[in-house]
Amino acid sequence: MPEGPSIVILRELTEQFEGKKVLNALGNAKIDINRMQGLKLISCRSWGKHFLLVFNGFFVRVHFLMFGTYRINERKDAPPRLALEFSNGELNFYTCSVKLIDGNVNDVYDWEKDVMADEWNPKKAETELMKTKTTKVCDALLNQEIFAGVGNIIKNEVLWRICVHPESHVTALPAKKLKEMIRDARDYSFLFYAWKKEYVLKKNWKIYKKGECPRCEIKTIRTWLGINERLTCYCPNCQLLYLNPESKVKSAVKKKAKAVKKVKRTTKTASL
DNA sequence: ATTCATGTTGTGAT
DNA sequence: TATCACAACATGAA
Repeated sequence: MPEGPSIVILRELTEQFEGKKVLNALGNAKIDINRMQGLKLISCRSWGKHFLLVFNGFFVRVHFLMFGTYRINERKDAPPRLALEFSNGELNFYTCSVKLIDGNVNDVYDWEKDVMADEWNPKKAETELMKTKTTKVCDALLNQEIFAGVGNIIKNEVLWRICVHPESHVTALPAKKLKEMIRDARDYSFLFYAWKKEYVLKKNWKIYKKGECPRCEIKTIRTWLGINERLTCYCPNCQLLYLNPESKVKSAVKKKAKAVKKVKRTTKTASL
């Protein structure tokens, strides 16, 4: 459920309730659920992985974390965290994080940071990325303050698509490659979105949880990298490691270890 | 049956 | 004060 594109799909599915009055609101969320009772739902929006129910003067933020789910016009056999009834149907959320936030969504969210938004601003992302020092690309892509909506699958797929090793330093990437990463974070998110809607997302994974690199036809690396040690899958052959000068010594050591393995380098074939 | 993963926040230790 | 590590949340696919 959780990555940005999935939330955009949810937003589309909830358009039917925009402008409708909340006839009943219930659930085990630790917010004042009664506040929504009888109010008109102004709009349903999304920002990154956040799903937003906008009311006059406040909004409710739903975050699905790892296991959150929803049902529209049907119910699960589990207590809803939040359930909203309208004249034309109902919206049910389960095992998610729910927050009620006073104020206007536009004062809280910077739409330019949402990779799926019309307002997405790649220049802003670039500026933020340039400010980093030793940040690895695997962490940068998951940073919601820069790439709101990008999740672990998108991270892995983007890095494979642009042939960048997940432990590369952001600031060691050639300018062109950095721009490519920023562009692909958005481009791939839209592919994810389209595939998800067609129920063919998994089928289209190229590296995430794949045993072999589709380009090099060699065994992939499956490991846990980055600040939060997230599952990271990559090809040790075609995904190049870019390191900051300070780390060049380290890099040489790694290279030597790798040379022993003597991986046959093949030419790039796929052009996605 | 057991393990682990599309994620983030809060808490308490350092 | 800031940073860090880890617990907590809790479902369902493999």
